[in-house]
Amino acid sequence: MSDAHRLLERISALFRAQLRRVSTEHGLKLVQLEALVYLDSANRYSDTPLALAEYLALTKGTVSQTLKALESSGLITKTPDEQDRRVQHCAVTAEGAAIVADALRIPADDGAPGLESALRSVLRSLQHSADARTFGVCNSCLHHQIEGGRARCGLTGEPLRKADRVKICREHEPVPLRT
Amino acid sequence: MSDAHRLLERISALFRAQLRRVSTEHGLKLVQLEALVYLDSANRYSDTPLALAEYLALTKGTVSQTLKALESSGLITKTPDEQDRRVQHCAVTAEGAAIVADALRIPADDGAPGLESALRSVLRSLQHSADARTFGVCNSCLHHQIEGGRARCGLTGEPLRKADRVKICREHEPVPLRT
DNA sequence: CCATTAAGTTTCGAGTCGAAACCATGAAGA
DNA sequence: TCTTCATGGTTTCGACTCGAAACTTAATGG
Repeated sequence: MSDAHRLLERISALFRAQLRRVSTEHGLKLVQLEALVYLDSANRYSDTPLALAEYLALTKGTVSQTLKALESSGLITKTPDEQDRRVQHCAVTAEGAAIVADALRIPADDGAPGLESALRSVLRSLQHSADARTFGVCNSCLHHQIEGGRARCGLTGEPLRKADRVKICREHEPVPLRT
Repeated sequence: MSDAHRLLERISALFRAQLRRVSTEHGLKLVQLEALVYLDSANRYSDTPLALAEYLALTKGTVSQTLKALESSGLITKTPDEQDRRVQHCAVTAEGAAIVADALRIPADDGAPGLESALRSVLRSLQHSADARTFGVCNSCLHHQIEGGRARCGLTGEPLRKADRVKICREHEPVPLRT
């Protein structure tokens, strides 16, 4: 029964070992690469230092330093929010995106047909089991609403562009599983 | 197509966030906990500093320090190998094992019936796609042989106890997938 | 307004990280 | 056997990460 967690640990470790290799190739720290990958697929509610801190389970102080390093390397840019001047939106630059693409290129999605669906079901279970934030995409969110062909977030009330709906959101609330 | 890697990244991040929480609870660094988890399920060919370095994709120098810290905290013990006096076997103490158990307790393997098999198939694909070491268990290894009811490692020629066969081995070579 | 809360930054000390030098022990050849 | 080389680990060093806590600035709410 703790078998699932052992498996998870092994999968996680394998993947992370690869991430670590890529990060050192590009002269980055592992955390910096992870931050880059996250920001590259975070929607506008979730591209802030605090959201990243929650995602990585780090303190905001630590994240602040990591982002400072990434910014001075020209891999991200920070722009303050229009409504709330306290929050900073972090965007990945073209150079940063190139590194992300390199990190996520899968060496063999050849011999693995069922891999993606297997991964999806793993992720779904995990999101329901984790006590912490789920960080899912809008499409799988309880707050996601469609009215007359237009997508809307029921939490903020704002309309969602197509690009935002497939990105990670920190406010994500998983739809309850039917049993 | 890089979708699989994004999924993997998310799964990995979710799991790691939990590991990080547990590690800080116990006053450990993330890497220290990861090392502990690995050593707890590594067979006698694989419980050495070098094997751990390969598993985590870290340098042996770095790992040496991490292990020193763990040893002085009383979470592992190091004993030199009988045959080759250069290698050190690292064993997790009872206190260390307790932390591992805590880290791996899954908060809800309730609502997830297919989780384990899904994880297993993910791991299998990963092991075949990774260019690096696979770190599988003997049971799934090319070198694993059974002769007259007795298990043997075809690489070292040595007999395998039951306990060793379900542990992680650094010499693991995945059985080729039939297509 | 003033107090409170919230998002980020800064500072500091402990620890991680990789690179490189180093120390053993084992193996292979002359 | 005496070298020489390879291998498993440790040590040292400088750069960076980490969490905790103090701090800055901006929003919120009597």
